[in-house]
Amino acid sequence: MSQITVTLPDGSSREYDRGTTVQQVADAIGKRLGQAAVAAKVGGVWVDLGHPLDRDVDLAIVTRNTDEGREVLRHSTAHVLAQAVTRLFPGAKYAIGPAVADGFYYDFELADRATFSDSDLERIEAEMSSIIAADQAFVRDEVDFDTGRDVFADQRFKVEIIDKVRAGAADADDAGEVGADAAAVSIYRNLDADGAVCFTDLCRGPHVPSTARLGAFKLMRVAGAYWRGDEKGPQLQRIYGTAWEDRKALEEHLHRLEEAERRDHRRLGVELDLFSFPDEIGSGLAVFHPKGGIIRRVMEDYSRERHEQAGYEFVYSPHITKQDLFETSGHLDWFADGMFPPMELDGGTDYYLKPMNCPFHILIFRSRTRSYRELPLRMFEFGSVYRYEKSGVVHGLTRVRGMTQDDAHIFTTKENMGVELVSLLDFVLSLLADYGLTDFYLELSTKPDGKAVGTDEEWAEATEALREAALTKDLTLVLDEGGGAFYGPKISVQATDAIGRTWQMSTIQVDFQLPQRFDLWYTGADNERHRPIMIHRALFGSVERFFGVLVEHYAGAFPVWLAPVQVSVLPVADRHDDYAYEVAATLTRAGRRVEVLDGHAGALGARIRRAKMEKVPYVLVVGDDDVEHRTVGVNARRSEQPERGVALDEFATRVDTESRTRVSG
RNA sequence: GCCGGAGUAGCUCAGACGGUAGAGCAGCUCACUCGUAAUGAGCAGGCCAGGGGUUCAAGUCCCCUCUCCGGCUCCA
Repeated sequence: MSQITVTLPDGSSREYDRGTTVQQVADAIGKRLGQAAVAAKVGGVWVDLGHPLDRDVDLAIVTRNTDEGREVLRHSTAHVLAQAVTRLFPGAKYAIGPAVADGFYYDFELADRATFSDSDLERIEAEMSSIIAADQAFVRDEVDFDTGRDVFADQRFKVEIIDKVRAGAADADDAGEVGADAAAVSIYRNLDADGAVCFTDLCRGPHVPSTARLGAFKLMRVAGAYWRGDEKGPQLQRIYGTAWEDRKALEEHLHRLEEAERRDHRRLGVELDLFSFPDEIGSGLAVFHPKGGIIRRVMEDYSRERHEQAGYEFVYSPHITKQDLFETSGHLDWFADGMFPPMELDGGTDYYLKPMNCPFHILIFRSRTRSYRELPLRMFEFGSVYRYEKSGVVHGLTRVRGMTQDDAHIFTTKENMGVELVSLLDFVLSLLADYGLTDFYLELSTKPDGKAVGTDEEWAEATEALREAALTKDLTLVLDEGGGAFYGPKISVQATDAIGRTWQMSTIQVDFQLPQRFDLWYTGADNERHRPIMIHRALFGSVERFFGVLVEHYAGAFPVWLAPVQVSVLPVADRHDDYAYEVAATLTRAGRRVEVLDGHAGALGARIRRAKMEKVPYVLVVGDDDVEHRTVGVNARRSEQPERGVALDEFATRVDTESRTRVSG
């Protein structure tokens, strides 16, 4: 028998008999590797562990405790889920079941339009456990299209996928199931100990060799989902689960979820008394309470300051306007679904709540003739807009029906557009960093399919200008095909928060359309009329969303400059009250936000606890020694150990510096 | 908008079978005067989301609406 050479990722190579399987190689390298293996890559191509090696190859064995290994575990666990559901729910059709971040899901259509309820999850989990205990083998096979159709004769979704692949119309989802370039479809069967087929799925693989090799899993929730994501298509029942290499990793994941829940801005909003959504007002419409109001005001004040320095001029516009304005702008043609219905006034004139600020700023531009000398003209407004979001999408402060955008429109010459975009991106990233967000990537959204105004050439030019600006930054740029607004492409800045979630923050859009629709022009140096272009941009996106993101990013523990209460002063006993109020007055004069918690709020320990729970950055305890020496005891939020005997002046200076430099955390 | 779940005191939650609502924390009062994460006692607090129905009787059962939660679709 001839030998083949297997080269491993570390560059070492080994000789094996031709026909040796990947599993055998793994076992030969080490017993533990053999057990930890879930799949492998041969020359970069995924294979199962049972794959025989018939020539010299580069081999990477994928183990269960890596991202790729977990993906295999999750995908294989999804198959077990589907098998369990088909066992428990006769007639169930299974659609697709991929691995996703941290887990997997599988979509089903149940007989008689039945639905899953939460209590079904336990039964299904138990069934899955018994399947795993039965140690079923995963066995790959390739069949031609007609055979595939026969195999899945009673599975309409699988048949649809096969037909689509055959017609060469497979999209990414289908490719995940069968491999887009396959002349045949690949299927996986689960076989029990007797070799009987328990379950068959259309699937590209790879999979673990048998269910015994799966790790720890948990079904998380049931949800509705549309077949192929089409809201006009059939609605399927989706089950989400999570799966990990072992029980410990699963527990850690569940713990992380609890952590995320603890910093949920909706929860902290109540606990810290920042904002609320009274039912009496309506869904998606927030009120900010005094403490949230302080944070918001400080956020906005600093933004104004920075905008002023960056050459923006401040404008104001009303919340409602006559219909004609949004007809000219195109909003009623393209954005009507997102607008509140009109109110009829003045004997038949329809007025609309504004969903965007741009037409108003345009009218300001057009209020008189403009010279090239005025450009770029940057108009800024904290503009409140109202959008009729569908009832199911409203979500805390991050998706609301009434919001305030830190909106600006830059009117500039086409020639200057590139320069302006680059400096704008610098401005955006620098401002976000001051609020504590420093981890970004960029997304470029292009012309939406069918829902856009303007020619392809104009779109291409605008898109290219954005791309070029984006490329000057040392950041990842991802493409969002068809994700632009109806009037132009956009770059959005996606920020990653303290626990790794990404949020869409700033958007920058180039617009050739609205200047045309409103017939904007300026007089050039050549004394001719020229069309300006517009850049729409919002840095926070919406103040509400940005607020919500910051709450979660800081887990409610705002840095000093944003904290609603920066310092709590706690007199040890009644006889220290006068001094405590004097300390508070001194700090207040120095610009601090201070509260005094005296004996009415309970014993000293209880008051400290209370201030800590409210995440106040500095708790000052003052007693006899402090009165005598004009000092304070400093219990900083970030430190374990309180300091005693700090001079009041010194403390005031320290906090003032921290506040002015906007130290994060 | 669609699928699933839920709405009881400011917050977190109890309330088998239908018999008319309870706790902890927060709040208020009093006592305590305390040196770094919960002093004690007392008081007050609810149209059980809203509306309709079944019933002698509804927080509990049925229907509708609203709101929230988890997803899908959409999006700042």
